[in-house]
Amino acid sequence: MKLTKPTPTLHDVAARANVSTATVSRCLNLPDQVTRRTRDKVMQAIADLGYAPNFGARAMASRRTNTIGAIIPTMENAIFARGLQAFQEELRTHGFTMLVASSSYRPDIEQEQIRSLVARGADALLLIGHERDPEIYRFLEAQSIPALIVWAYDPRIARPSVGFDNRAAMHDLAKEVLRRGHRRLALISAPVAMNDRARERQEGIHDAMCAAGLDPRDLQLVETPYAIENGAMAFDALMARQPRPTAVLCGNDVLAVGAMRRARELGLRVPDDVSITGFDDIELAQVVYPPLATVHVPHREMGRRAAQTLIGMVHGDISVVAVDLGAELKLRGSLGDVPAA
Amino acid sequence: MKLTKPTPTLHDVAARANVSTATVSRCLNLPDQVTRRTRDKVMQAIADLGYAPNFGARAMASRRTNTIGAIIPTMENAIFARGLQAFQEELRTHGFTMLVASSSYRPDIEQEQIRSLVARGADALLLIGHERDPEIYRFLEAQSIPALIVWAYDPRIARPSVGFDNRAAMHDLAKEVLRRGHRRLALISAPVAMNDRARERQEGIHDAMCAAGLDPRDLQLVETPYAIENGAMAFDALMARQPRPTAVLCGNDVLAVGAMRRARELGLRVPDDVSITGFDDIELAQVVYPPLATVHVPHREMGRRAAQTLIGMVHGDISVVAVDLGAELKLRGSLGDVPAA
DNA sequence: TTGTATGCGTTATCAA
DNA sequence: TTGATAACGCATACAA
Repeated sequence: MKLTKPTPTLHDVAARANVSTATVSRCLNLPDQVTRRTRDKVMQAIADLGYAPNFGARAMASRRTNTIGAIIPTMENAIFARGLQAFQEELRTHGFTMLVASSSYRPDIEQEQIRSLVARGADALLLIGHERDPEIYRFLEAQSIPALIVWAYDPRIARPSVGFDNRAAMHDLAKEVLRRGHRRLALISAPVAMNDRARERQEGIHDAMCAAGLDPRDLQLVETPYAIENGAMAFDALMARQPRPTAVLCGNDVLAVGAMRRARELGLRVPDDVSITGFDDIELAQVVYPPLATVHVPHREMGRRAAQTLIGMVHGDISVVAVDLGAELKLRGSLGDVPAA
Repeated sequence: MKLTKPTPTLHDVAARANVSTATVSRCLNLPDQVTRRTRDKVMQAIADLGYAPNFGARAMASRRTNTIGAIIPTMENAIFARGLQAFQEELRTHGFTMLVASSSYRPDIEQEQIRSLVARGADALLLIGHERDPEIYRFLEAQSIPALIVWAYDPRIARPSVGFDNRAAMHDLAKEVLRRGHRRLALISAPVAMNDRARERQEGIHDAMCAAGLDPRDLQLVETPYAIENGAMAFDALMARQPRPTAVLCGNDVLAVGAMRRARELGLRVPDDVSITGFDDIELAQVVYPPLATVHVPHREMGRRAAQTLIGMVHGDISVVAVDLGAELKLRGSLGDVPAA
């Protein structure tokens, strides 16, 4: 039978160092308000006991946590990884800690995670995209937890955000595809329900088609969750249709890479037989051959700016609005001219 | 000037519902010990106020959190993503929550995060690999926080773990490479300092070389952090050496994919001119062409088992030891016979 | 079934 | 410079 040795508390440290708990607390938080001698004694006791302050108690007493929560749709692929890394680094330099959770693209789980992070004392939240149950925004309002939206830019929405215009970016890409002579376009998209980024990207293509005198309803569409294998299967489905699209635009690089793999397996040459494009410009885009034409998202810049903005908001900055970082076309080998009929 | 509206507490809810705080607490934790009528009243008040229980206070009062922390070396690539996903899912089904942190492969940051997660009330910890400052293990011991190691199997180490034998797996792969006639081997490895997985993989190659009558010192070695670009640069360096290796083994798939990209850029055919292998079998491995020969790591199984084991440990199960899940060779197109001289 | 009262580990105010 | 002590928000043993 094992006696569970209780984890040491401030009180234990104080006892061992023959000082009051207040002094121990000061050693940790305001070290120069305490004598060198006492401090050494206390630090030694802390080391001996392997003491670590209880975060919950500290948060409760001091009423802040210096913690910012981030909820991303997925960790399974690298889409959000780079931006999150930059976010965390910037946070660290300002003495803040990041708490991450992933929602698997499920609104119900995201809501649960938001509540969980708030309950854990997050001083503020980073969220992807605007669209979610209004009740969540009311909740955050009621808790007075500042929230910042990234990966989207929509000046019509009066909510702090740092991102880029998904619709405009995809519009630019589609325009280039059309300029290359393609007329039969297809889109492999993430499910658009509760995903404003996916929907806006789709609308961007519609815009370009309209501008070129095409009927947006002729866009061949497959919706499927972000995963390489799904991209492959969707590509299969599209290639089985008549007439075959000559350009397959994808909602992100992960789907596009799946499409490219399947193209190779089907014996189709990219871009000679069919062009394929992505969105995001993650590392994957340059690992495949030919390299993937895509839209470059300013991952790191977005992460850094988000951290700075959020810290400002925690400190009461109320002047925050929507910031557009822009996204830039990366034209690479996977996009070519329309094949001769 | 903005009046900061205080976030609602149990007390506020109780007041609004005309009940005691104890009743509100019961509604949340033991719903069937309370009348339907009272419960409705309370729930309404909770909804009206947007109340969320304070995690820290709850943890302090109840002395448990149902939270398990996980610290992974990186989120930048997908190496740990799949396993972590499975880990989280399994945890969820048992009512536990996961807290993730990433250490950027830096021992000092990992240590900081271990303390941070413990301070946040993690009931237990998931860690990658055995090797770290012994002081950390003493700290966890002092705090009586159970820790489980994954991604490694070493029966000589008396510490709970769920993993596989990195050395044996890499040995098997190297043996196959040698069987194919290769004699000039190279290894692109992650830095082995404080990384037992990387070191064991390297030793696995040594083992195979010795068994084949080769001198392990002839293994051409480049150490570089896990990143696609680094794999490419390391490959460059290796191809510049005389004599050139005919097989480049890589410490993981990320490095291998970088090497493959550079091979193509150098005009080298894989595997006709040079063979390349990876380790981990992440999705990336089948996105490149030719598909990457690698070692399949049981990501999901490891994640699931880790969750179950850790929950057992939280509940006081003391019988946990080292579990070997095995890892399996995936021979694919990037590995071929040695080119004719 | 509901309410009262106490303690959880820390910070911060106020005295000493 | 240090020490008592009152919050902080919640769970729970006990009383009603």
